Amino acid sequence: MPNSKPVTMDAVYTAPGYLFRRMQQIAVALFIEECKAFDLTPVQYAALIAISTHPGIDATRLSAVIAFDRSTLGNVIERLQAKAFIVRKPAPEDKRVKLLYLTKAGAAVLDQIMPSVDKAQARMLQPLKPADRKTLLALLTQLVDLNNEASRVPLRAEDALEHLGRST
Amino acid sequence: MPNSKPVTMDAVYTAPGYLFRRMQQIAVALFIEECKAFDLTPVQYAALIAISTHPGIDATRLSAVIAFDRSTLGNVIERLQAKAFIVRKPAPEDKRVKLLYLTKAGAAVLDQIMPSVDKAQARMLQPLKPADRKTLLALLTQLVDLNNEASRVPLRAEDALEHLGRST
DNA sequence: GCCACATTGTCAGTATACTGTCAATCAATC
DNA sequence: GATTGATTGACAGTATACTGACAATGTGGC
Repeated sequence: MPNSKPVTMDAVYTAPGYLFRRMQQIAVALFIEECKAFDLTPVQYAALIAISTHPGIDATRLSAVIAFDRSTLGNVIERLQAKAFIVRKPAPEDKRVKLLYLTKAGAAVLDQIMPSVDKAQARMLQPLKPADRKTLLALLTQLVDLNNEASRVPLRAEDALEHLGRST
Repeated sequence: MPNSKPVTMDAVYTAPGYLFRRMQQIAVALFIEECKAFDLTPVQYAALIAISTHPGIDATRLSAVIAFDRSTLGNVIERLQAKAFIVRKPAPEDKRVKLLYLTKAGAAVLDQIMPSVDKAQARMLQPLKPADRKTLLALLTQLVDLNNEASRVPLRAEDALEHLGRST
């Protein structure tokens, strides 16, 4: 049964989905602004961190660790490889998979970009009072976790990698 | 000065930017799931609402009202036109602009999709306790508003349209 | 050893997002 | 009324995101 109330822009402005979209755009804009010297996007940064933490991870498992789509990740990996931040080596025991490793340049950029990333992350929440930042972050963390299965690519953290016998 | 602490995935998982991205992806997934019968994306829905609220708006002002990039919006408008949900008429007094109007089909789909949109929006926050939903929404609204200028395409609500003399 | 099934990386197709550029047009000034 | 400058819509280029499909490969059951 369709509604018949007069439609106002509040139908958009107060919708959580709209607010999440706007906030994501703001977050990306701040990240790019703070990190433009390093030529890394937020997604590329997350992928680099994950490869640094899990050397020799393959693309499928990488997508599970950062909860990004596998298809999308293919292009991201290509770009990181083109910038010589990572290398891909064929897995000896499985001809399908290609293992990902940080290069020296990749490790260096990761080391150097950290302060800028931190600054960008801080700026996102800056307008709120410190107590409110904590509250928002806690609720958001909780919400993302509880909605994990609703996402197309649910997060499967380190646990999902155990059967590889390759970690740490 | 680069840091030297051991890098863990927490550098990603606890970053607000990462959480906003994840939540946005979850929000889109839920919207698409609930509204798949109507063949409308979240962005297309927001554009339709804005055109419904501001009949005869042009693309540039539409981008300001929903805070979406002007270039992106061009394609969105094309798709809405292809679905016959809107029409574009050349402005008589300015040969550059094309005015946007809802069609009957556009008005109908907007009327019918509302319950599904509401359901999707509700599902996003469902995992939280009711009090926490309110808190999160309030903080998020506040944060998006205070960060408005940090966004590449700041929101310029109805006020920005007054000089058109066309509103209401 | 073979066959059904799953997995991996890749690709094509669609839809946001943003940058930068451009021609057409309009407005404002002289 | 011609020039300057701004605005509008369009376009090309890059980077996420997701869907669905595919060949190559791996794994189990038999």
